[in-house]
Amino acid sequence: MARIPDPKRTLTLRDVSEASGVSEMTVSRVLRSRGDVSDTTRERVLDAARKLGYVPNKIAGALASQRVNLVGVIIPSLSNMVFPEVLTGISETLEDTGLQPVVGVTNYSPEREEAVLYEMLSWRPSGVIIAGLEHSDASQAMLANAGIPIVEIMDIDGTPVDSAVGISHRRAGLEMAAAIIAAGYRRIGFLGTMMPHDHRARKRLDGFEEGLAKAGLTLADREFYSGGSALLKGREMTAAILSRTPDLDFLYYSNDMIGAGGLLYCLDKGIDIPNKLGLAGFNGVELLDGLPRRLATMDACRYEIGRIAAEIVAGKHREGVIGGEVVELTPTLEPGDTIRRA
Amino acid sequence: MARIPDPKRTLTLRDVSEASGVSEMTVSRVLRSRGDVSDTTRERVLDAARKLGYVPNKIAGALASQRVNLVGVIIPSLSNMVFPEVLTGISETLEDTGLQPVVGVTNYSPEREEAVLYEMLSWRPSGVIIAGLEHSDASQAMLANAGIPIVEIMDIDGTPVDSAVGISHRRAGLEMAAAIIAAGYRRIGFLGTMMPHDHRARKRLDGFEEGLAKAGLTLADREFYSGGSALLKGREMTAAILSRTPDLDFLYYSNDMIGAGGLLYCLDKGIDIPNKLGLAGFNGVELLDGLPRRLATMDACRYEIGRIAAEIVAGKHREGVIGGEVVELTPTLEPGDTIRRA
DNA sequence: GCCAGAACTGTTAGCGGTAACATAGCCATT
DNA sequence: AATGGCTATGTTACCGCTAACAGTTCTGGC
Repeated sequence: MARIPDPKRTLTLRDVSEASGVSEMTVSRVLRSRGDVSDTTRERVLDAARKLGYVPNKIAGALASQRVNLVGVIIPSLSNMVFPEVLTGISETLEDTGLQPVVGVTNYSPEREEAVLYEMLSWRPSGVIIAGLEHSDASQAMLANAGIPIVEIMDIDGTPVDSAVGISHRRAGLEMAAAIIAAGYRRIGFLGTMMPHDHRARKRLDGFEEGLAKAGLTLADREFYSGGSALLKGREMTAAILSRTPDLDFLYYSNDMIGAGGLLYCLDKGIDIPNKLGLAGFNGVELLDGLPRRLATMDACRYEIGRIAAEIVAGKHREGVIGGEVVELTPTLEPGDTIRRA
Repeated sequence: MARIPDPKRTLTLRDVSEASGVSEMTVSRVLRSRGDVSDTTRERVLDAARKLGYVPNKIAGALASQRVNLVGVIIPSLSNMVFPEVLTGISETLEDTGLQPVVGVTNYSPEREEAVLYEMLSWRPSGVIIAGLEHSDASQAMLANAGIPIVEIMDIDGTPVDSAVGISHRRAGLEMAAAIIAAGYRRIGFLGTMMPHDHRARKRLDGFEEGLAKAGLTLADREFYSGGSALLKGREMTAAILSRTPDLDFLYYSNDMIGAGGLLYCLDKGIDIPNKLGLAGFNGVELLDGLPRRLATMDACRYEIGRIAAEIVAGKHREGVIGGEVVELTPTLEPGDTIRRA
């Protein structure tokens, strides 16, 4: 009596319905635990479904119910530790909402972002979480007209389409400058990425220079890179900037990875850290814990950003709020061992 | 005459059809570039679509056409550099096939894997790429009955459901043992993760011990960890194993990250690497380039694995093959500076 | 001028589910 | 016995789009 499923055709509700002798609607109800179904029927249906190896077709379900349990998450990169942690926050929070994150990566390209966003919206997700506030006009329009919750994350220096959760990178740069100056450093160099579309890094640098200006200082030198192993690049850039401008007494790196490379380089060369030369990075990556000295950094509240963004999309945050909301998180300076203590 | 789209209702083909004065079918043809449409009509339709900000509904499209341009990719983790590189290989290869990867993460949990797989299959993807050969019975059954190309990646020590692309981790361990013994080391310790479900790490260790046994040796000591910053754990474990068994002359780490931590620790302590103590890791992560010394490692062909897996799913690989195929890649030993040279 | 065939556009019938609304059976009330 | 209110199940009409087929007009060849 046991029916071996035909391997050629994929199963539908009808197959389960026939195998269990009830209507498709009842099967649907059982599989979604919705509505009243008698225990005996439920058992029979579940049995049949299991036996056949039935997997519901969410495409049909979504079309019929006009509900999709997907949340689009659009980020620039996966390779730099920072976004995986945001994703963790999102996933954990979404876990018990029935929502499912779907990730798209843009590689810091506005065109890719537009394409990824278009593709995602064409699946009619319940919400979108997207990194940054800067998007192409077309992307901006799509976000505004999507008719679903949109949360722009990481950054709040700008005008969000709907909601935003993040930190002020301008302010992060500003505060780092203040801390460095307070510690007595004066000849300060900057080392960063050469990515025209990394707006957050740019804003940090802007804020940093503004902070220096307040004290009547300007950047003594700067060095940019693109591509390659960040740790190695950190070494090379540090060597380059120090040979060009030997009297620098502080190096501000746009991220922890190149900062770590710089730190290793300086230790190799026997440079007196933090007395002769101070160092700082940005992000607070876990990696730093294993370094010979703790690099000064500022954490970007990545996990928290993911958590709150997911809450907003899931409608769990501030029930009352109608329109978009902006949540500003405040990063804390972790002085580590590479800035002179007051 | 310009119609502002009603922000409450989402647009359908019918809206574009009405705005451009042609049938829905013609609009559909224009937007998919399928079939013959006159230039003037095409222009009018595209214009209307753009003006309205229409985004096609792939849910409806997929249901009607029974075609979904999605490939499910199931991996255990995003946080350890190794899978992002596989994803890069997959994405780049899929780019010009019209297929789109959708990533699911299992955190090395078979239950999560089962849930993620079920969820993915319910969207009826065109194929599935999944890490590892070990799955729960239910997952195994789902994969076997899905009726789509399945590619199991990273590992080939076992029996694939359909196709497989990867390296032999057993052999990787075996060869590393041979190289270490050939370099004259005899008191060998192992440091690894305490993850019962990381089958590939286990197979490497099995192979490694087998290699030692061939030379009449056994592991002199071993140390396991779980959770936390891998770099820091590498330091701590190294300190622990060396204080417990001070006469070790080689440490084999199950991954590069803890290996790097160990290397930094040894350099801190002024231990003579590679003469008094040799070190080796596994994976060939880019990170290592920036370390003071290059850690010996074995690359896992991650990018290549992603590329080939994607080709198989896309049907671009070995046109003639009917059933599943197994592609074995061979990792190469990179001796770096932490193994004595012959 | 007629016809085959291409080029273009429209019509119809689903794809596999679910919302919304029947319907049927059963029990406790009145 | 009739009424009402459950619970348990079935029926019908779509969701938004596309495959398949059915026109219709436009070509060019003879």
